[in-house]
Amino acid sequence: MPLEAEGLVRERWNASRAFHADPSQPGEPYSIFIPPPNVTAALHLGHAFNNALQDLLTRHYRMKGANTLWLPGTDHAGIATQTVVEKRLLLQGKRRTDFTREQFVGKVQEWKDEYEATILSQLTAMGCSCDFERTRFTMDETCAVAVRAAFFTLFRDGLVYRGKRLVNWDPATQTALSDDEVEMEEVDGSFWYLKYPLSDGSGFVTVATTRPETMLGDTAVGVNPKDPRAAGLRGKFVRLPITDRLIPIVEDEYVVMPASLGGDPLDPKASFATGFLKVTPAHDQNDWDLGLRHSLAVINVMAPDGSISDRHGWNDANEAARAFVGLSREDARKKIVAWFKANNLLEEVRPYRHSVGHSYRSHVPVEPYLSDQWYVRVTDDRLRGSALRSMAKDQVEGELAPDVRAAGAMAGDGELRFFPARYAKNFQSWHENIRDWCISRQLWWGHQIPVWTKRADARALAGLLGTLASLPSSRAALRVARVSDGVEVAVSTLASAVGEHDLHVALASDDDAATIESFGFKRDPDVLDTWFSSALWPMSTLGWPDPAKWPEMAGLLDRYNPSSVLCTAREIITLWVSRMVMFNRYFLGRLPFKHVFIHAMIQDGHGQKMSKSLGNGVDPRDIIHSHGCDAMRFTLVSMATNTQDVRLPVDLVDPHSGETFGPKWITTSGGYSVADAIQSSPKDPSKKMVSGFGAATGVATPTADMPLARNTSARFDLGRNFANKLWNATRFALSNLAAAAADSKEEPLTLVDRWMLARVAHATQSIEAAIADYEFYRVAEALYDLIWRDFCDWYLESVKPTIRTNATQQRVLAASIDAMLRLLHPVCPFVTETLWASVQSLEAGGKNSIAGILLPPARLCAIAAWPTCAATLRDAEALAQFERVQALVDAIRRVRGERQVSPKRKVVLLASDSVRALVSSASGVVETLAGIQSVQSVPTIRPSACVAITFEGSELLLDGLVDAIDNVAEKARLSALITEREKQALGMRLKLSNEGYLAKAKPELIEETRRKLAEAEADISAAERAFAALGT
RNA sequence: GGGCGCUUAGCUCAGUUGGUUAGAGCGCCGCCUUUACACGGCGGAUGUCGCAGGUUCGAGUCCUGCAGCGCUCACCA
Repeated sequence: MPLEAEGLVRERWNASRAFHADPSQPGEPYSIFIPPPNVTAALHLGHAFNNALQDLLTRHYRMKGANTLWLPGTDHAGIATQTVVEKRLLLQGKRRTDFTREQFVGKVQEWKDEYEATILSQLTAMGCSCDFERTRFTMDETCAVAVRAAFFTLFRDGLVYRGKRLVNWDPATQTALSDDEVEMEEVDGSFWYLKYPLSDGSGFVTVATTRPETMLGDTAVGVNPKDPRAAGLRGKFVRLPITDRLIPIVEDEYVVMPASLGGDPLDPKASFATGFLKVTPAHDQNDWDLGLRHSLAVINVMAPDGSISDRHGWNDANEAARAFVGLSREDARKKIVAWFKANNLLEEVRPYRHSVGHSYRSHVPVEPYLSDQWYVRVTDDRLRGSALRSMAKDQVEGELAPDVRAAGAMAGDGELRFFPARYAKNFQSWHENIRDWCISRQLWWGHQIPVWTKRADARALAGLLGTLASLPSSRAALRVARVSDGVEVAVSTLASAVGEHDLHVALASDDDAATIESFGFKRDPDVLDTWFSSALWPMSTLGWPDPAKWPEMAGLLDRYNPSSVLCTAREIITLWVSRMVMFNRYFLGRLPFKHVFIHAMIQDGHGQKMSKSLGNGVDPRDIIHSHGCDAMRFTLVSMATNTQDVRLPVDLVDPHSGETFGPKWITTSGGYSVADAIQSSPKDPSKKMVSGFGAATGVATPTADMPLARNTSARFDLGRNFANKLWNATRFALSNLAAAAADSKEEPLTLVDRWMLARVAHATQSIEAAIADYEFYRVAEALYDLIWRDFCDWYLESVKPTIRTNATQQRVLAASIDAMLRLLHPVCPFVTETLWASVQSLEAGGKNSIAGILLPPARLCAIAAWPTCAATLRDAEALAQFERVQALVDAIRRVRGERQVSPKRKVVLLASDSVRALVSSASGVVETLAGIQSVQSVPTIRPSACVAITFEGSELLLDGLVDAIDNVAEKARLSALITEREKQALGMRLKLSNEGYLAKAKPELIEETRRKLAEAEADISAAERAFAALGT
């Protein structure tokens, strides 16, 4: 189908507003929120896959009569988008800080506008039946209002707090990174065993470390209380080398004992641990946690650029230690090791290979760095516990912890279900091990945190409280933290507190900002983690918290939240699914969706994830260009299996010649296989083009002479061929109906008619079951079998001689086409909608009316009713009988094929009574399909030029198949047949002589084996008779 | 290291609670330009189901171990 046709169809859909959700209309609500794509780049095939499945669901349930809403939109993707814009500015030699915040945000906004438009046009091109009138962006006013309300509520309820914690710090770009921006890389390092002297001179303890430079910030040495040496060291101190710092020995279960002293031999740490752990709370997450348990001092010995510094929390640096100040992390490590060696305190060095987090932006090792951040207390039962309680009972592994179970019941408990079920475990273990969520980001692009802070002496701040009291609690919420250690204190104790404190004021709206700022409060410059706004997506898009404020959103929130299903990929379970569940339940008291469907990932032909930075992602518009949208969608749906990820071998299309070719592959320094940046035209090597990798990495820039090459993949031929087949078959069928004889008669349904209707009913049921199970490849399979195999190969071919005169058959044909278009529509909306106009004329005249199948007329296929088939339509007898017909036709065709007999050549079939009865019951179908001129009984004297085959244990003869029998070839064919059947018979005889089988297998199964054996034996003897008849 | 998957025809993938001759599409081979479709029709060939054990009358399917691949969480003792 040409591309222009897709455009025409889209125009008809738009004109009818068929996809606009109206909550006041009847119907069970069926809603889906699109996982909003990042505005960092255009969509690739992974998105096309995700959206094809959502559209399939939406269109299916719309046709089933549901009141559907598929809400589209995009995500501002804070870090990612800011980064791409900064990179682009860098090409012009500019930095973010060369602009004001407003100017910079304006530049990001421009980028966002461009890519949002691209993404929405891609969704349209893919035929997505979204309600585009309700398109949202996570920084829209409606979303901003929701973010503000959610933050304020959480802050007021004590679920947001300011914390001094370790973050992933990139010392090169000097910004915090989220966990998913940290890449683990294998690094060859060492274990250094450092001797720390006890302060009483009674000896040493030895610690093992891979980061000796952090010892400058050590504030304790840990030992496991079960360690036999622990008792003797109790209360003792270590004199930390270089710094001379006196640090305690603390006992903590966390410390791993060496295997030699009773440590768990299965714990790899036990093999290289000494049992003594250097504790550096400011530079290691686990040490930080340990430090909290033992109230240890926190000494940060680094500057934000990663160099050793005594100006960021290190106050006791002596002269010896100062020798290291100013050194980079790397240099400090060398010098410290050298110092220990020179002082005879280096016990041992062992090589060690381990993973170290690196910044994906600068590729330097990430530093756990102490800083003040805002956190959501997701460990609170109101969030974490609530999420766990929402899980479907049968999907919970083991039992939920008693404290989680004990909490109060709530709507949606036990109703969240994962498809495939195994992903529930992922969700569960994430929540069981969850840590508080750091939500502040040192960025400019995003929702700015609505907290204003004033730092001052406690008493001075207490004096402000009276003034602030003029702001009602619905508009402002207060929290106080002690500056020295970041610990939060109650507002009421401020008056009696001493020292510097931070008074944080969260405002419900900016209306009070000026007031607050006049008191000297400053707004936090940081923005919220992108997932904070994403977590509110199913609410913010429908007008929460104040739907009355947006007239066009009236009724949406109550009708479409909870939504029906969330469709996404598995890496999103923790990042997004979890947070939506926690927030929706906390703010609205119900689930954001009932089902979570996790689909596979589309990888490139080398098994690599499609990624923007690698440039190995394929633009769906390229595939639409090469194969058409329906072809792309059908193929994607057929790839939606739920066991493994899908590999998609990718080719290039030469822009000079239009030819498809396999590109030249190279291996990047990171070990990835990608299409070389510049490729030569296969027709004319002097002509060049740029690959997606070249464009994405900036290695090559497309020009008029050297254009960007489109991608394609032969995998989509499946869908293209299928759509083409349907197109031709429908046109052929319609032309036959149009040419029907005026005196066509109503006749009883023939076997093949009954069979075709039964197949339609069967396919309808299979498709519904597959969709209910979210097993989409079964949908494609059922459609392929119905349309290509059943309808085209068997039905159409069977009715060719009779269709123009049999009025009943004409109605069966019309009903079949009508039903097939409806069934296929959710997968291939364009071709079905295009063909729909012709089908409508059949509906109008009742020319498709068949008892047992409901196909009410409709203006558009997109809003036509899903077929309803009565149970009587599933004619089991017709199915079984036609299967025999098919087997008979196959058997005759096979011998025709083997003998290479022209299809034009008609033969006479000589057969037993039962076979002749079968042929006659099929009303001419066997004759049509197998090229049979006439059917006769087997004469007592076998005609000389007959070819023999076996069928259901009897011998069939084909007369006139060949001019002369080739005895040698015939004997070879028959003996091959006998050998094959003998082999099968042997297996069955073996089975039936096995006493265990006879004693334990199901009786029906044994009976079946006996029947099959008898048939095989009958076939063998029939073949042997034929063999004998050939003489010598 | 923990968890979850995966390993089936040359390629990309199915294979429901163990059951008889393990499937599909592409590719390959032969025939057919038969009046819907060559993006087609008819026929055909191709599998020690990753490896090694075990349970069972019977294992691609269940169990154990091993190898390889992928994802994910953790990991700077």
